[in-house]
Amino acid sequence: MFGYAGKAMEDTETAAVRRRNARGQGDRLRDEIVDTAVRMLDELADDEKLSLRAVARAIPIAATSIYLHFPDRDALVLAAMARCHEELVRHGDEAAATQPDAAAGLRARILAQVDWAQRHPGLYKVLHESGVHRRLGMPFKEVMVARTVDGVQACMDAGLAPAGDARQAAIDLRTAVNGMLAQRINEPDLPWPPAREQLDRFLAKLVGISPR
Amino acid sequence: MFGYAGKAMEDTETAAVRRRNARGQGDRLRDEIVDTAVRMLDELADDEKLSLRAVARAIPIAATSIYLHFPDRDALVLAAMARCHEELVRHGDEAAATQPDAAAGLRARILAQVDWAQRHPGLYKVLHESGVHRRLGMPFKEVMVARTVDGVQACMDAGLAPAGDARQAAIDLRTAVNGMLAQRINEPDLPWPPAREQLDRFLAKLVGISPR
DNA sequence: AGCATAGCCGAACACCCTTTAGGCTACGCC
DNA sequence: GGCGTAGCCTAAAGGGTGTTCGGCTATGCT
Repeated sequence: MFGYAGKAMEDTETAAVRRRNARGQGDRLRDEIVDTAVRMLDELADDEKLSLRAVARAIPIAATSIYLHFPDRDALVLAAMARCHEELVRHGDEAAATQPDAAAGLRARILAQVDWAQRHPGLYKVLHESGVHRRLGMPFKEVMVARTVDGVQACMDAGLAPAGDARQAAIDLRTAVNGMLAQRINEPDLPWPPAREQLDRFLAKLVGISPR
Repeated sequence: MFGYAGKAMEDTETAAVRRRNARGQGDRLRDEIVDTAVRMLDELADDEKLSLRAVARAIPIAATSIYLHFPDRDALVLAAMARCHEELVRHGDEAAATQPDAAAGLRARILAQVDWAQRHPGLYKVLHESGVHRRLGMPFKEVMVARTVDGVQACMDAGLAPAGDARQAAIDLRTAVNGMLAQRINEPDLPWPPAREQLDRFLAKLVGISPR
């Protein structure tokens, strides 16, 4: 009756006026949906709390329009997490690339990850602790492990860490780092030691890399 | 109309016939509610998924009867977690008490915790990662930290670990152990190293306790 | 036997959600 | 200018939930 772009505007969310995308540009809405889902998941810190209606309200579109791009809610969450993880890995790669040697590179990569997690605690939780994670798995996460193993191996090859089982050392390191992040995110009010110092202890004691 | 203990029996849950508790025994229902909540939380692995109606169905009682003992849902979840934590600490104390020295005691305490967590992954998640945890906090959890610090300090005092900052070593250890448990629980299908061996590495490298 | 009261219940209010089915509209090629 | 179809919508089915309110019933003291 009233055309198209009038819509609701009865939201607390920042809701720009929406116009239908041009022909052939239908996938732009898909991106917008994923973007919004990522933002909301970071705030909600729980995939089960993300409702399609809320995502739709924030854009704003009709909730059912999401089904034009995703078969169900889980698929949207998974797409959002894939995008996040991609960004997370990229950040790590960039940080590692600027460093002079393998040890500094490994440290920088992990610091980048720590930094990202502390700036996006909600996304970190969804990425590691969510129900979707348990139900469907997130295969794309293996990349992160591989990068760490490679980093540790490179340190050993360069004589910056004592030779040994690189995979085991890498997993122990990741375990400790994950614990570190999880604790800080889940119990933010407790007096945790400075992140950098704790990380350096882990690098030194678990992998054998001396600081500096 | 039909008296009292007839009720539903239309549940999949094991639902014994319920009789109203005698006068003065009204608190027995409270225990039963907490018990049921604990069981369900272990399966659900998420406090937000615990519904009062579901708890009530499983007992079975009317959902509203829960409000006779708890002001709201959060209070029930918190009571359930307090009970769990108490049991967890007690297990650790018992395990530690049977050991000959401080180092074996510390190891046994943590192993008991690891064991409990692996047998009750859902409860572990609620205890460490839940929304209630973030909203209300769980002050009773400090006991666990104190026990670990004491254990590490005892090792140092007995010359079983190199003297140093016991609190820092204890926190690093707990961080790594938490990471260990979280990873195994959240990604059970990945090929994690044997728990005991990984724990012994953490004890050796982070605290300085040599195995055996 | 009477009856106050501890112990519990049913219905209802006011929300929230996912997903299905079918339909309108404006874009852009012809 | 016409019109097929991409792009998005409304309506509704069918389910959840926490919490409040008023009320029933068996108990056990008197």
